[in-house]
Amino acid sequence: MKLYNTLTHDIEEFIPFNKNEVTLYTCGPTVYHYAHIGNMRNYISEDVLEKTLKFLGYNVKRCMNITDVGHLTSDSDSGDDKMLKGAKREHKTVLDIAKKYTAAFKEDASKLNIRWPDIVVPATSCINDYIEMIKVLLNKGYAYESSGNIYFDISKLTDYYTLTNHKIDEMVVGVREGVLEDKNKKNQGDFVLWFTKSKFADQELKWNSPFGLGYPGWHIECSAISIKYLGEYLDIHCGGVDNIFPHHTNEIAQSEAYLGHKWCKYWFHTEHLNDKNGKMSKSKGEFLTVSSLEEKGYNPLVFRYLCLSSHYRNQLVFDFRVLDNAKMQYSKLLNKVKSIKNEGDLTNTDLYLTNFKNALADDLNTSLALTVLYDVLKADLSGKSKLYLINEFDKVLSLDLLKEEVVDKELLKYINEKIELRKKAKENKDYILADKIRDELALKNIIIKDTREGVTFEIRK
RNA sequence: GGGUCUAUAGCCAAGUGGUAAGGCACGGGACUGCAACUCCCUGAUCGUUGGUUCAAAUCCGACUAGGCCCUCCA
Repeated sequence: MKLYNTLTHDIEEFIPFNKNEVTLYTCGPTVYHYAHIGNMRNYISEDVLEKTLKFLGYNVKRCMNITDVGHLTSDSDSGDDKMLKGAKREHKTVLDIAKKYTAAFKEDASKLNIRWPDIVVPATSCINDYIEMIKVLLNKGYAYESSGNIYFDISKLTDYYTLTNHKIDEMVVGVREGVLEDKNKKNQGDFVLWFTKSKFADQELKWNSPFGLGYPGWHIECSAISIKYLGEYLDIHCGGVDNIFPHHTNEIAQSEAYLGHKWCKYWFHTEHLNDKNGKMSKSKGEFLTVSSLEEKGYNPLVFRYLCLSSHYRNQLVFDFRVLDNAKMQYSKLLNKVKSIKNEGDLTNTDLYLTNFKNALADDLNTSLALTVLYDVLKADLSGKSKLYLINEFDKVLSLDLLKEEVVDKELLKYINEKIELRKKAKENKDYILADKIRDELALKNIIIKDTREGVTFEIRK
């Protein structure tokens, strides 16, 4: 399999440390609010990555953190804590907020057919591990104390900006509005490992440590959790492109300083879902969530289809016209699949299976993988063979292509009665009544289809 | 200012040197009482501009436009 590696800025052949098991780490959500669909695009890409690796025969062990503490809106001891902000907004405790939004995130992921990772770790469950790691960093001379906080000293590294090719003198401090320079740092790029002092005295969650009562910096959690659950050698680390700097840069710094050897081999980053004004964010523009798409009448899998039809390293501009297009495509796709009859013999399907695998193995070319699916639909194959292939493909695509719709018995009875009434009306050439029945059902998202084989219906989501 | 990515038909997009896949929309046709569904037909010389080559969307340079990052972010 070929994968783009942010570390080398190149597409490389994927060779895991251990032949038998691939370790995959995902930067999880900060659970202070609902995830917007831009966030979810990233988790869809990672889901496709995990499922592709499995489809290609790898065993995958995947871990994801849940950030429920210590994620500041600024790293310079001046901003608010995201979790605390969420708690204040809703007049709840930080833990209640974490619980609520973790559950919401899990539900959104499930609606998008994103497999929940094997190991999901709340940041607050590993405080001792951070403390141990920080102790080692202090002992090795990579960290120092200043005005109560523990900082990582980036001047101890020869290649801190390994992911980005940044040069320290050309970096601009405080480009973004509201970022203040922390005067306690030795180097402008140093970052906090442990806070004991901060401007918000009412921080709810604090722990005792050799460095004083406080809480961990944001970056340390991913390093510690990953090493704890996936070991000293990590194959793939995932996240959105915005995490490349500083978060992932800092993770490499900490982890390799702590371990004393190279840590993660491949860095996988998903591009942003933008809107007309640029990057989607929770603070500006329309805050679109999976639920809000549902409220507007879109099946969440339409969004998944949209993501799959583009490449994970391409920015995608979200617009409802774009989503409508995807909705139409997805609906037609399902109709085509539904019309396939399970008959004939299972013939040789290797060609299509190979094409599908090759597309995905080429840095997750999901768009091309979908094309292979369309090739199968048009192919001169038995229905049985087609259904076999579609079932295989859907292990990665996860678009519920073959999911049988369960229709409520009462509803089914009601629909069949209406269909029968309409049939009679048509026989009597009472087209006004026939159309009225059709419109009534349509209002309930039940679409009548007059096919050669008879009348069927589709329940549109 | 520095870094980084992108630019193919109305939209989503494939394509990694040999004369532009696929899907959706639009338009035309078949089917239909009329529709929807389904089926058939129909569209681009690849941001601009130099260069390398027998041959470039594909390689190199310049330019233009846009996104993202430079201590909140997926």
